[in-house]
Amino acid sequence: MDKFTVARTLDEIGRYLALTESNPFKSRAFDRAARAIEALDADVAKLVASGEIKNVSGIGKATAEIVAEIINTGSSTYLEELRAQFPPGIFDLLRIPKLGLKKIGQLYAELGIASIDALEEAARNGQIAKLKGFGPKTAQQILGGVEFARQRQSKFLLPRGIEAGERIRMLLADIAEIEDAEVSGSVRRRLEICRNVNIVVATKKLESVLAKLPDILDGLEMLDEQTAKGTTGRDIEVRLHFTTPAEFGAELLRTTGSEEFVSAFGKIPKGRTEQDVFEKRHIAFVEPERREDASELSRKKRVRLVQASDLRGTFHVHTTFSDGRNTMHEMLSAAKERGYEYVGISDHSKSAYYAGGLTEDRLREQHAEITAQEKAVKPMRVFRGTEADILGDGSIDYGPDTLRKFDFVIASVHSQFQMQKDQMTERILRALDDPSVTFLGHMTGRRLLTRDGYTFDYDRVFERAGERGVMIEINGNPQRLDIDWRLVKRALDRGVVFSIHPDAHSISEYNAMITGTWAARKAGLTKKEIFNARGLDEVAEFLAARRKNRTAGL
DNA sequence: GCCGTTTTCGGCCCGACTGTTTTCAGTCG
Repeated sequence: MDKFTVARTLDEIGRYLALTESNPFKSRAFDRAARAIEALDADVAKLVASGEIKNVSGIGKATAEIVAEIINTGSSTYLEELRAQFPPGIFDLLRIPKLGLKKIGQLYAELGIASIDALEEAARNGQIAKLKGFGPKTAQQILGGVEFARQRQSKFLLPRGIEAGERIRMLLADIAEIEDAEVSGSVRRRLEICRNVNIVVATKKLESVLAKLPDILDGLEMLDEQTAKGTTGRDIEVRLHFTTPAEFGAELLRTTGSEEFVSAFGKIPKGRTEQDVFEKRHIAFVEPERREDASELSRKKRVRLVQASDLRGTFHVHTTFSDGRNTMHEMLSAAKERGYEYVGISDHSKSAYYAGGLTEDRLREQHAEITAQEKAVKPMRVFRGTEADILGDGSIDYGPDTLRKFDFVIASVHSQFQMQKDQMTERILRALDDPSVTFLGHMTGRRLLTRDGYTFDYDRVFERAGERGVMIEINGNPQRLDIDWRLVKRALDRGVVFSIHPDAHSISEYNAMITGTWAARKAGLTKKEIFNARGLDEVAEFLAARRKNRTAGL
């Protein structure tokens, strides 16, 4: 039983209490207890056994008993009781924007609504507009939200596509009559949002393969003689393209797309591998990520795009000092295990109250903790940083004296997203003028399938970032993948350097370095344009020089 | 529900925004 299982149970209790309880602090107490459990460096079961669990701040009498029960039995009777009061799936309603737990609780209590379909019905027939605290505008908003959630349902983020594609491919590979199978389509192109998973299947015995497919995909149907469609997991559409081994490469190229690329490629000759097909046409191989349009087809030589293994270290890592779920010790150890030469810790700054941003006092504690831990991870170097809020007026959170203490500063917008374009542009430009700023964090602010980024003049920002030597982050969080790879060329032309960061809030989120690298490849970046593809000495020297300049007030 | 003490109740991470209100509640970050 690991601490995260315990924390998840407490979180779920907290979520149910937010539906039922009029006192919001009771629900929040469970959230806080969950965070307290996550922040433990010690083994939860041992703390329970010794009774020390009650000494953990945020864990009281009631939560200590629940934690003990989870450790001893694997579940919580309190949670089971709460679950029994509501239909399963009631939390699906959270997918509707502007619907939170309070309103969902009210909708269920007064109208028995526990599904998106029921919600839509009640919004249409006027029941919702009549509820206290709701009204015609809210009802209208909900209908828009239902539409939004449904549209989104048929799309999914890249990691789900990769996972589903690889799983199906392995199952297909177990079928004796299948000679080869490979994922193609937008997943292979590493597009951040996908609509379906395409897989090319090479076989000489289509009939017997088709007979075995119902074990692998649900709702199977043939779109034509060479194409089957079905679903997997939570309604991910999968398309299988059947071909012969002799034409496998050609079919892989054709179904990888994009349409624009394939059309510009022209006649596709037969070929067992894609490489064969490119060679027959005397075209230099174009990486799948770079096939969104025809622009790469004219190159004389294959470009070696940046790879995850080129990255020597990373920045933008959170810990339990702010809103991370793993401790400093755990995050540093995990970075070292990944073979990094350096890691830059950057918890939130003091204005980010909602994310547990660090006051100056907490910052001192954090630096002391780094000092205590960094010896253990040698020779990996630990850089002291912050993800500082760009405040509404463009100033950087923390005063100059505090900012001087950091090896690096990631400046990010976390508030007032709906600012007018001109004002937002000035805000970000002013932040770039601050000599303490090293990186511009998640530049567009987009959350894929959730919200668009904020509005500002990208080119003016690129121009200024280039002038000031501020690097732009490629945030690898699959929900962000920000800066959008489509914008990278424009920044590159103005001399901007990029850095691939995980924005990790837990050990497992270091995996965002891989998604981030895909985004960098999609943008056509090579390792010479990536800051954290440089070795420790070079990076340390760069940061030290920048720090010296800013101390001198240059 | 948890915490702290100027202990056994009153506060609980803050601010912008929106729609519902006529003074506030819920959501979002």
